[in-house]
Amino acid sequence: MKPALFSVLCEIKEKTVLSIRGIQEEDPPDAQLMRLDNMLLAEGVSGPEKRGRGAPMAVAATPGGCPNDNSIEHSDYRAKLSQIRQIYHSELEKYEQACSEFTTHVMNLLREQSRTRPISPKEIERMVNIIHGKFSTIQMQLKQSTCEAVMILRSRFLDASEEAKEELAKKGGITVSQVSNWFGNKRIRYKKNMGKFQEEANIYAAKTAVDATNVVAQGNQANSPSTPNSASSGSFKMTNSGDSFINLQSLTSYQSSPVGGSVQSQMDSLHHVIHQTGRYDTIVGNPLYTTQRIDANGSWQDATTPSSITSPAGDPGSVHSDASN
DNA sequence: TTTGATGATTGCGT
DNA sequence: ACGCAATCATCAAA
Repeated sequence: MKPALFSVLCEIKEKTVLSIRGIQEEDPPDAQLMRLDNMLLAEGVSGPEKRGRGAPMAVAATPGGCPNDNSIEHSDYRAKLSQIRQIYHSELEKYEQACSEFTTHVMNLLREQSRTRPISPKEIERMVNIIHGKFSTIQMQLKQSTCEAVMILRSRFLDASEEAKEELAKKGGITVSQVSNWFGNKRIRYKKNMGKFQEEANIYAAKTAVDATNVVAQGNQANSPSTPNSASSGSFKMTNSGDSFINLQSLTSYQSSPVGGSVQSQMDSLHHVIHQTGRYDTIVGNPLYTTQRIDANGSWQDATTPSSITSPAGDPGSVHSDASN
């Protein structure tokens, strides 16, 4: 009965998440980022394109031997997931490009400054590290938003209709109310976990912002007060806006929890860095930095099927945490 | 024994 | 009727 529900809901995750563990694409600076990366990998958003990964989640409603009666929805799900995937990669690329451009910009400014004052390689390195740190944080927001979008999308397709519940109940040999309980518990617990995660992320962001500000403050002491504001250094232009987040949200009509404060602190410290190197006005107001859009929509309002839908979650024998943990 | 995860129940608001 | 949030009971792992 419960194990049956598992096999219906979770079999794929067992094969994927477990095998994915420990295979991060990059070297995650902290556990949260690692979790997000794992989730994105498990959902088939990041990592190599695998046909059939991610999409099977939708098929989970009619698994094994039951060739889809809802193939339309499934292809729809696949299409939307693919859209999310596209947006994610496009945004990620933009961020990386922006990071590299901005780093170059700052390096140029420093080079100019080096004509009027000595600039140590250490100082340059410190600047670059700060910038990269900030962009990493922004990337983390992107990853988080993407994870949430996938969760919502899934919930739309899995939890949207009574038929799906009945199907699940039938397949699992349990009652519809048990399925409802399962989803209900998952929703509330996922939300709670996300809340916790958000808190941690805020603390982390605040801490890095303070660190960066301190570093910059030190740098300012060393800096000449008359920083050359040359035309040649010009203004730093971001090449994109990151507006795709709106698309991500419109995909799922998702409204996430507010975390703007932490992001704002990232921006503030970034501004510090920019200011130190000469100009910051051009970056202010750039859509890329108005990351509040990611999260300025208020609170959760809709069902969010947790990633653990695909993980061993109900079996008393194989209790495990959500992938969102 | 404690802790964490999970399923189920209950009360409340819409 | 439905979903949400709080809570309880149970089980397994630490």
